Amino acid sequence: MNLIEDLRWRGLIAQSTDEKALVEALKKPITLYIGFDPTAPSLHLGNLVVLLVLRRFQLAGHNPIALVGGATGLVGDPSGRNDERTLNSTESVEGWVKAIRNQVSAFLDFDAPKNPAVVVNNLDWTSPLSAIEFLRDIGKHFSVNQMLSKESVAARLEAGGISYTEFSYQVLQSYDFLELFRRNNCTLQLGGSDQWGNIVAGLDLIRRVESATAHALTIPLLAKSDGSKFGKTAAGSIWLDPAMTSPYAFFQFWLNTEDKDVINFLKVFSFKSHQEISQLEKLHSENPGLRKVHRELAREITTLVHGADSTARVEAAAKALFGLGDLTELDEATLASALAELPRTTVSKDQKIPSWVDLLAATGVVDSKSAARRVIKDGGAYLNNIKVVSEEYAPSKKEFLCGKYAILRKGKRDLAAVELI
RNA sequence: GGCGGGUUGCCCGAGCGGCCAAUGGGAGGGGACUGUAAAUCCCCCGGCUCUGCCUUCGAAGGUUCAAAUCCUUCACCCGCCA
Repeated sequence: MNLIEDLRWRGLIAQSTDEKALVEALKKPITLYIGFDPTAPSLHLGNLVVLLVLRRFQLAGHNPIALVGGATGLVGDPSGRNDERTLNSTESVEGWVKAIRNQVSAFLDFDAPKNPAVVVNNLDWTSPLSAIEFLRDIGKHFSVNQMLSKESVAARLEAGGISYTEFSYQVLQSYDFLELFRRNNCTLQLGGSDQWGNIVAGLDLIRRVESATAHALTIPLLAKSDGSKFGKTAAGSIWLDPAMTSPYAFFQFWLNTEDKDVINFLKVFSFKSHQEISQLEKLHSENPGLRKVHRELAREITTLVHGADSTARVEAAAKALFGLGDLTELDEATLASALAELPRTTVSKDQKIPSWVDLLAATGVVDSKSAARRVIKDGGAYLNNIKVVSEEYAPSKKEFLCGKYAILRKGKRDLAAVELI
């Protein structure tokens, strides 16, 4: 099974240029790239899907380039948006470039003897360019008519407008592809399916300027089986940065995958072989309640993103906290490390212990004191696994496990810790 | 440039002087059932020093005992005419 067939089996192909030509080209190592614009301090799971496809290409012997859009990030991609972006400050974009460069690097192999990965920043070749050069050398190759017909632009014209800045985005991205073609002989660009228009614009530019053919491959935007957006929770996106989404929350996210999605996600995110996956699929259909596959998925992806140590800690924490056993039986070391993974708040020993409402709000398991009251009233607030229905209740020091920890729970699985210090 | 319609809570969308923190749906939260699933059913869903108070209905002013609802100006959107 060749790479393209594998990707198709995993549901990772949305659209491509002439597939026969692409398959033919892939028989020899080629150079390919994916761009990530710094629009936040971290990548999220949607980015991870695409990034892992780049990794699959590297594993198959191709030369991966990860482009961080220090330039394009300053401009803003109109794709998939129906309103104008607010420009981010150059300082924040600069900071995000650094962060994302680091993140991306963790998923690629820079020491591969034959096909080491490369990370580039498009600011390197766009910033020296003068406006006149840009207009004469690049802009001349673009037809506004075609630019207007691009889905991303057309949608915005329909929805109420687009600035010249965002309108120009596709030209910048095309130029990136051209530049990488020239510098690295890069002949394939990967991207999310919303990038198709931008990528194809790059192909056109390469054809016009270099009389050469390059390829495009897009990856579907991942959705859940019920059609809802993947990778979002009530709290927002799932980020790769452990400071933004804790490894514990990250692991839990995967563990809580719906049955219907679990195999699909395994195909998309894991590097397991087809045999392994079909075995797991069998296991899953025989007894979904065991959630072996969920666990396997959570374990693999958390390890991939946060490392084996982190995963082990987090899994142990979940086991301790969700175990059927009595929380009071946990020894202090286990308890401490489990709670280290949770959102927490501290209370000074010589301070009066705050009321139940205040404690819940302080940890952040609820958004406000009103929300805390609601949850308490609904019977969804637990202290050390015991339901507490009084808003005014102030836990006594005796109730702190091992004399220093209290475990707060909202609903079935939303946990937080209070530490007495 | 002229005329008309619109801008409501996370989203969609009612309300069109007091009974409005504002109908309904979706999303979200809690409970029951389960497997830390799904589906289903029930409840909740602006904030707070919570029998009350405060802030919300594009923005700013104004009328009124009282405005999301009326008036004025501004901004943006959508139609029709130039």
